[in-house]
Amino acid sequence: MDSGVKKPGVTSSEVARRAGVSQSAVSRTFTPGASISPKTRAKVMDAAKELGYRPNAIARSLITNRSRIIAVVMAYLENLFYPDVLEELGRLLAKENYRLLLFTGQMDRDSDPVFDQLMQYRVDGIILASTTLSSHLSEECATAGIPVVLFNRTTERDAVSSVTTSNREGGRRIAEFLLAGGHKRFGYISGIESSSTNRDRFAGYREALAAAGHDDIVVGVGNYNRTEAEVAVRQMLGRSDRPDAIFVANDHMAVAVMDVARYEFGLNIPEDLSIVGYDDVGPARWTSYGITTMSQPLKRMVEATVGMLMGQIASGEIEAEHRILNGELVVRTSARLPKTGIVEADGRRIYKPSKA
Amino acid sequence: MDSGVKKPGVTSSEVARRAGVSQSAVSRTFTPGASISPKTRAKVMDAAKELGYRPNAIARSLITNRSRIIAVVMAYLENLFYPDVLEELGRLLAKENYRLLLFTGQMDRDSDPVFDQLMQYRVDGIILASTTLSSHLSEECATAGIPVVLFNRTTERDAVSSVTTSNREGGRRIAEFLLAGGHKRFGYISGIESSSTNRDRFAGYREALAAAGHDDIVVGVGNYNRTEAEVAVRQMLGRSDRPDAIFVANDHMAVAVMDVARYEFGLNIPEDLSIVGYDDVGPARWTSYGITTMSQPLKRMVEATVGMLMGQIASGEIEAEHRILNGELVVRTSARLPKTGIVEADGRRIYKPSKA
DNA sequence: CTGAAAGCGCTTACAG
DNA sequence: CTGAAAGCGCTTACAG
Repeated sequence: MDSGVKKPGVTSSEVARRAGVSQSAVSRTFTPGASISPKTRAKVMDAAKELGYRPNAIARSLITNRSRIIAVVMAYLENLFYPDVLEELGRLLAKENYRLLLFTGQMDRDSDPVFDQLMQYRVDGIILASTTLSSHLSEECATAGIPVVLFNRTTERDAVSSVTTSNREGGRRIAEFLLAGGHKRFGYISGIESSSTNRDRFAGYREALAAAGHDDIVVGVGNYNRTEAEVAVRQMLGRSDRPDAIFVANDHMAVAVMDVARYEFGLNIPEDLSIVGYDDVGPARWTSYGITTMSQPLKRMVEATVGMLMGQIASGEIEAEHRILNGELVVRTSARLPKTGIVEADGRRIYKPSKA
Repeated sequence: MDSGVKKPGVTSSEVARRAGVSQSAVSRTFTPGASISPKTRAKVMDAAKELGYRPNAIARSLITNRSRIIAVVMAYLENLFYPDVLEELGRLLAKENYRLLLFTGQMDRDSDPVFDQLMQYRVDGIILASTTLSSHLSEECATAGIPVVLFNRTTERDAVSSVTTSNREGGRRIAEFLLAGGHKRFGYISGIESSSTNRDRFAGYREALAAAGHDDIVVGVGNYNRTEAEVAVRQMLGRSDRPDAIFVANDHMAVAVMDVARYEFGLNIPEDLSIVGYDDVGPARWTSYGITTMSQPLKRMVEATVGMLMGQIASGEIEAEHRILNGELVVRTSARLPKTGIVEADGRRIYKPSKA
């Protein structure tokens, strides 16, 4: 079945023969920093060009014990936040001369097949950018001596490095914003309830509302999924005491929520109902939605992720590190505004109440 | 700098020693179809489990001359069509026991760095799913004996395999639909003008309109880019003789076009202006947009792509093959309807005029 | 079915 | 600076 006729590919020995030098010399020519005279180097380069030689990265990996491959595990790409992350990761990893091996799709249970692949390919590092992956997996990798960084999530035990934004602070900020906007009754459409992002965002939201005397948040479960968010908000808006402000755990769901509110319930946003999201993803900026949302500084998050990974690979130290960045509450048109606290920054409107 | 302390990893020799068999026996245990007795196999498996052994895929690749890695080159992921494709590709490739090496970001000029990487990693196949990549590149790969499949595009010279939908037919269908809907003046927001998809979609559109006596299509260049599409449509709608129907070369731009028409020009869609897109991407289904659009059968396209690649890898034959699938004109709310020809299928409304 | 051995295409001490 | 040689962890004829 596997009778492929892939061309063998030119080897360093063939180049050596052609150039009249040793195979070692060819290798050194293509090893940055190796000691090689300009003259030999030139001879090798000529021969290599003639033959169309390119070093075999597979063979190199075998001997250096470094694949220069980073595995990125991303359960789903439907939420545009993740493709954006992926693109930026690709860019930065390429700059560091690393390749990106992508694992996508739902990994059931402890997803051993994926883990197996990671291990078999001897990837130099792993980025876990999805909320549905078992934290078991990440610790296993760390045990195997492979640097792992969690992107946009943490595990309970803090044993694995992570890059997140201050989700709790974000939830709190959103609550304060809605309170300042004079809202009376508060709803929450959750993400996946066990995820750290969801837990923290909700915790902050609830705390700040409780501090203002609001203990009766109406909660619906959206699981970071459009369809489930639609079902949840349908139920929420069908109540006689429906909220006049809903914090939706991410923009991806907020878009669906807005469509249901407008087109199924005939509500005006933000007059009848205020919506606040999270992420500041592409569609949040589209005029039809104009979602007021907590931004996540994607570029800086990716930068931190790649930086941490590179650091751990270089040093061999796999000590868990947790980087927490700050977002901004970007104010658009999906929520009623407070009287004060809106400032202009970088061409965006930000909610930044001056602390007394 | 690179003083990594990545753990060496268990080797087959270590497992062999532990199991009291030869290293060959260990290898055979992990090679499906190799001749090995159940007893030896069991001994090896036990030892492997104890030591946490996993075959080194890098070493295996070196000797088999197959990496089981497929490179996917995708210039940008902003258009949700591509993340969807990526996810499906990941799924199918995993099923075939292949890994996905992702190359993203703009490749300038002839993007030799990327090409270099592809060659260095000895990927078994390449999927080119982006319109901005040089066709030069793809032919170079084919020359090197690596199967290449173009996804959603073709090259002029047909030298490289491709999977597309019948874009010309699609453009024609859209024109017929708009004509049947009684539109009088036609616009077109193009994609990247040199791309095969754009050329074909526009050609079909223009042909069918011309056949009905409309030779004066108003054209704006959108380059498959939201911002450019916005600029283009702004100019188009500012004309005194603005169109009452616009075919936008993909949904990604159509969304932006609709927002401009509605919120900058105060137009009602579809009463004042009909919009038709292409792809049937997620946002086209969102209630705020409800874009009438030519669908591209993503799953079948990906299936065909992976199938062709697998076939070429297995046979070693790299003969260019061109698979052209058919889409449907999915009718939603962004365009005025013809009196006849709308049928229900799979829960969607389709435009399917009965040929006389 | 099994083991000893060659070899995949490189990198990297080692000796000169 | 250079070359001969060992070795990375496997697969796969080959002989038994």
